[in-house]
Amino acid sequence: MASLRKTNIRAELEAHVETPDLEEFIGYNLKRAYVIVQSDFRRALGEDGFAPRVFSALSLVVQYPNVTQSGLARMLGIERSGLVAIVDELEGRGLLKRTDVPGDRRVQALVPTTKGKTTYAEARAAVRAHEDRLLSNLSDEEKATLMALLGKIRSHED
Amino acid sequence: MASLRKTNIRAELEAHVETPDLEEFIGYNLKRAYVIVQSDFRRALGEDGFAPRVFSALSLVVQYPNVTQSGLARMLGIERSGLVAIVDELEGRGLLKRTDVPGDRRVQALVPTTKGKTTYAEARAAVRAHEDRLLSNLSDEEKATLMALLGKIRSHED
DNA sequence: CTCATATCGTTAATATAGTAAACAATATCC
DNA sequence: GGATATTGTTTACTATATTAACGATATGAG
Repeated sequence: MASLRKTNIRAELEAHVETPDLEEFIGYNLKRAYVIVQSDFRRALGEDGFAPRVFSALSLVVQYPNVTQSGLARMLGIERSGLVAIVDELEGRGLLKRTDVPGDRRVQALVPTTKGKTTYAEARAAVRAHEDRLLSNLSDEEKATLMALLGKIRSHED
Repeated sequence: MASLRKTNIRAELEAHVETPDLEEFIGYNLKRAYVIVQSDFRRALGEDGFAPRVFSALSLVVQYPNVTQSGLARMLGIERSGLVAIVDELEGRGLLKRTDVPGDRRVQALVPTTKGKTTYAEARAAVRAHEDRLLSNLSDEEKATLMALLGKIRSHED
């Protein structure tokens, strides 16, 4: 049994619980796993890379050109007020532009620039590489199973 | 195919991507699933209930009485500076006390009070009920599989 | 024994992620 | 035409976390 800390005899003596309750909660395991994947994502994409949520937004804009901010917020499951800063960043980096939509002057459609599309393709490759490396101890079948089970949880969305 | 919004013909016309890239990333699915479980946890435990991290800390203090704050932070995978507020809250609610440890005057061991132990038992039951209800569309076997797969990701901890 | 080094709990400063509420402009419904 | 709803935005706030520093204390090397 590994010690928590080499010199801490007191803690050592108390550490007699077979399996802590915490480890049996899905929520706790989900969070711990998420923290690992998220921090590896950031490490892999580097200083001037994308934060996960910015990458996600860019991904959807590239795949759904002319999506509106409200629509994008809905897809991402966040408030539209929270999306403003994300779109600001992407527009500031020249990866998309806000464009007027004829027929509804409240709306501004989000359109990826050429640079946005190529940058996204590169970032996507980097994210795939990060996941392939980090999750190399899972087989393809295990990954598929994990996705399916997470999908069952996600069925509660909306 | 469900529409994103009943009147948004423009978005409708563009929404032709079979499977968005995002949905194929484990990290994204992990995050979306985590958000659902977390927010249901909070809803289930109510206004004056515990935040997930406070519940986790209490759980470990009850199961590892006399754990130190540094030790607890290590178990939770957070900085010890971040643990201070959590322990303050639990102590303020009378669920644990900081106690001097003879032999090392730097350390204060965390000991659950009687109220802390009973409150934890109730909270644990509430959390189990929340997970049972939220995850009722997963079989026991599926839950076990999910735990095992999350455990493989968690093997990268430390 | 003493001195360098490490650890403990804590505070303060900062960063990030997210919500809620309000707003003006515009669109839709009856 | 007038009530109602939606869009993008700003502002204020909350929660969660990290880093760096601190004084107090403990440990290890010589």
